[in-house]
Amino acid sequence: MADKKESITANLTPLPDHVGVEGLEDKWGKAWEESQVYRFRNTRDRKAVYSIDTPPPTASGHLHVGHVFSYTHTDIIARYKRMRGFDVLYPMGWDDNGLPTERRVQNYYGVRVDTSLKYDPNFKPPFEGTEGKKISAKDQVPCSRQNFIELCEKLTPQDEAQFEKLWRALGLSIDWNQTYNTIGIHARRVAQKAFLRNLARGEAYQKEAPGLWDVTFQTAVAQAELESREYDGFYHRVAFHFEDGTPIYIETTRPELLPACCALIAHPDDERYQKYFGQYVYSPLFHVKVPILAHKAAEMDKGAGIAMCCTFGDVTDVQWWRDLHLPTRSIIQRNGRIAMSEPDWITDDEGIGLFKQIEGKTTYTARQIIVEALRQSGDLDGEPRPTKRMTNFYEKGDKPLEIVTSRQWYLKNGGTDPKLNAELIERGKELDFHPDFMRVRYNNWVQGLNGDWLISRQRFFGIPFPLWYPVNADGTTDYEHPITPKESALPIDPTQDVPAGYTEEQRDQPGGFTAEKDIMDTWATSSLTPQIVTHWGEDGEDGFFNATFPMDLRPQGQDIIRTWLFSTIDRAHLENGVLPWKHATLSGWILDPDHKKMSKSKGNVVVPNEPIEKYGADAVRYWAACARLGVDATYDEGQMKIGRRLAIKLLNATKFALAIGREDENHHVSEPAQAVWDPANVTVDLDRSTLAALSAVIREATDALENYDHAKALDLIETFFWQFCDDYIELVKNRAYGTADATQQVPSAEDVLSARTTLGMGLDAFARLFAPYLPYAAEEVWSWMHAEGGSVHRAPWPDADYYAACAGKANPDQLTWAGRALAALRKIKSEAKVSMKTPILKADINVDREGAGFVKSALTDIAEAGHVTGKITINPVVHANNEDDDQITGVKIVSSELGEAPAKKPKA
RNA sequence: GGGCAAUUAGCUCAGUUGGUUAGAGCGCCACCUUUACACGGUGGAUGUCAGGGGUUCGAAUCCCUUAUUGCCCACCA
Repeated sequence: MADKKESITANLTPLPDHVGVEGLEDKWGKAWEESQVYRFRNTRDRKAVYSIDTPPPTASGHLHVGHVFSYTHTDIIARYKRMRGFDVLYPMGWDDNGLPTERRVQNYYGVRVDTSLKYDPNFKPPFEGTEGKKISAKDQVPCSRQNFIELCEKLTPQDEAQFEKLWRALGLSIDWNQTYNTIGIHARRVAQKAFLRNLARGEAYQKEAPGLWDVTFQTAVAQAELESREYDGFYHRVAFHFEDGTPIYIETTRPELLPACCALIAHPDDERYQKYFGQYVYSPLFHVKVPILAHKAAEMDKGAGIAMCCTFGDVTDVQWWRDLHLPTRSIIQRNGRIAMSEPDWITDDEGIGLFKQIEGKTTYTARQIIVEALRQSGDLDGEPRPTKRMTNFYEKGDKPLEIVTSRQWYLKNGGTDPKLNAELIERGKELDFHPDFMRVRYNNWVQGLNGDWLISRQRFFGIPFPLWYPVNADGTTDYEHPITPKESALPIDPTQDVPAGYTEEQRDQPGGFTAEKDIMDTWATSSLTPQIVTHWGEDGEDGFFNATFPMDLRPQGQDIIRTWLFSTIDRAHLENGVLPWKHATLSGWILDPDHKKMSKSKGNVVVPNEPIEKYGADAVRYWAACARLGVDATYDEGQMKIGRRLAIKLLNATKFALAIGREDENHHVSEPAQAVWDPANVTVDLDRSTLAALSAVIREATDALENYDHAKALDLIETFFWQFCDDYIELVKNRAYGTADATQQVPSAEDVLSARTTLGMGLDAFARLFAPYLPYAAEEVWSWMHAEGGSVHRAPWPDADYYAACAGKANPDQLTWAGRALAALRKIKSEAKVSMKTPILKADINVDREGAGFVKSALTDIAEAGHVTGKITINPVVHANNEDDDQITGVKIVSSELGEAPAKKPKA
């Protein structure tokens, strides 16, 4: 290209005598806050915006080095996109909606929600900061939901401040003007509005049905919140009896459900039981008559092959109950205990007597009583045999889930509607997963859904359903005709607010109304984070919304693909008819040095502030940046040390490049100056070769970043940076100084300028290339070149074409070959165990044919850097290295002669 | 039971569409205070690419299989 390339002008500041990474976080953290360098400019142009759906951390959660890991990955992308000229929307949210916050606020203030209470503006909680003390449920003072939310809003900012402090120390380029809380007024409005629209379109519906229930938290839970865990149990071989007393044996792990039995079930093909289908047997102890029925869900090889169906012991029981129209015989209450009055289907005196013994007992106690009774009656065949079984738990709970019948709200998610399911699978195909194999988890989940999304929770703290129900004249509630508020009235709390056309006096009165007391699942709000951060439906904010939605990026953990990722796609599909973002990046786990996943329960969590203080934020970021997306990373302080060294190297190398030619005799650089690096001055082949190599690195690194492969880009940049420092700088050092210690050939002014220009251009480029990874060190060196101000984080990302044009036809391999030749000269001295300053009087070198020309062309620089005072003979050969050589470098010293080592300088 | 990933030097990891004798850093060994950097630098040693089989002129790479590890999903009799 013949075009004249623009010069890079640098306004140089005086340089420090010694550089270091200490203090950079404070210095630049303050500067960035003041200059608002990361502020979203609100460019009303979708093509110019890059928007990120940042994961809102659980505000009451604990800081974990895993946070540092995944948030750094996102920050690298945010910084890169900003340098590419995008207006980056990088918000931060706090998830303070849901059970973790509810529990924390309860314990901290000693309160609990009672939805029947009215808001009390003068409410004072009994405690303030009971951290560490244990407040029993009895001591908790009841308060209204609104009062509870206010306490939450008072407490969570303290937790959020901890996160914010960490994010700022880590150097996340978040726009702190773009923040939200999932319990905040804005999130409540969005969540309620979206729900009302789902309701209006028939996507939200209520249903009374048996469902999974957590007895500790006393709430229904959704499929996505289940966790299968191994649970100890016992097989009990129990005899039922035909009319004539003949026993038939079943095996059960839950004998306490014997009174809830409504049938025995075997597989229709099971020859052992076919003859009994349609016959009746009597349950032991309770003597309830139940049929023997066939159903294909019964497994012949499990237990006795014939199962006792109870309402409800597990989800198979629900299936049998529904398919075979069995009677409902529930005995488990919502608190997990046996019902308080004997059921009407038990008529036998003995059965009633036994039931009275288990009334109100826990399932564990009831089981012991029943087993002992079976043993007494002789209906227990042998002793219970221990077994391990997989049982469903609520992910936050520690007791197995029971199944109870209740009225719940559902949101369609493709679990019951094959058409919607197929549409959501299609949405998954539209999304770019990074890494791509994570897509499988999405598909597996969507295809494996067995019901719609249960979004109601019988908890107190969260976003209420914006619903009331009419109360009939007879005092019953008419759930079929919910009363909804106008969108403009949102957010509302139905336990406090009154529906249009009613008065507060009519609350819970015949002919009046009653509030829906349930709250929405926390994911029902989190699934709307794209709508929340892009100001969906906000008055006068369409410009903001249209310029930021659908978003560009959803970063998140791989563990919440089935919850957060999927539910967000579901909501955006239903509400907006689009995919909520183009890309999803999934970070891996942090493993401790023993390769165990770090988790609070294992007690192996590293608090992230410590490594940041010890090694510096850039160093910790470097460790995180080395790990690719989706790959688990080992917590490795060694890697942080390398990052720290890299940051220091960047400072020192830049200082060197900027100081050259401006030092006084004491190597101080105290005067500001202007440097104009005009590519036209880069005339020496080796220098142009270096720019060609730089161009290639920029091109590949840019490609990698475009593909969300930050680790590969860093590797490319870092590797070339070390080559630049170890080889290029060493090769041209003397030329740049304008001196010639060894060869006595004083370089021309043009050659000096060529070296200085290349050094300047190179370090300018490295400041930009490292900016997403080492924002502090990069900003520090940038500031030395930009006395006028400005941030590297708003500087343009280097353009490979520019450097390619500056390099002209230079071959990037020349730098490599010159480096190899220099290494060969160094090796002579290293093997002779002498100082690198020892002169080489002469050397005879074999070089692979392909490299010989490059070496010859750079010979002066090579000789100077290697302190070769005499002649270097270059022999082009086919293979410079023998086959038995350990190192294949294409360069081999045939012979050499070392001079006298220079006298050691006396210590200053 | 189904699926996804991983297995490369003592450690942490790269290794592009198959292509000379498999790479980096750390650690280790030896040496060097050299006017950017001792918070340095130079050089060196280190591998049956988990095992087995196959395709190919050629395999760490593609196919089959086994083993180990981690994770996800699955109806708890």
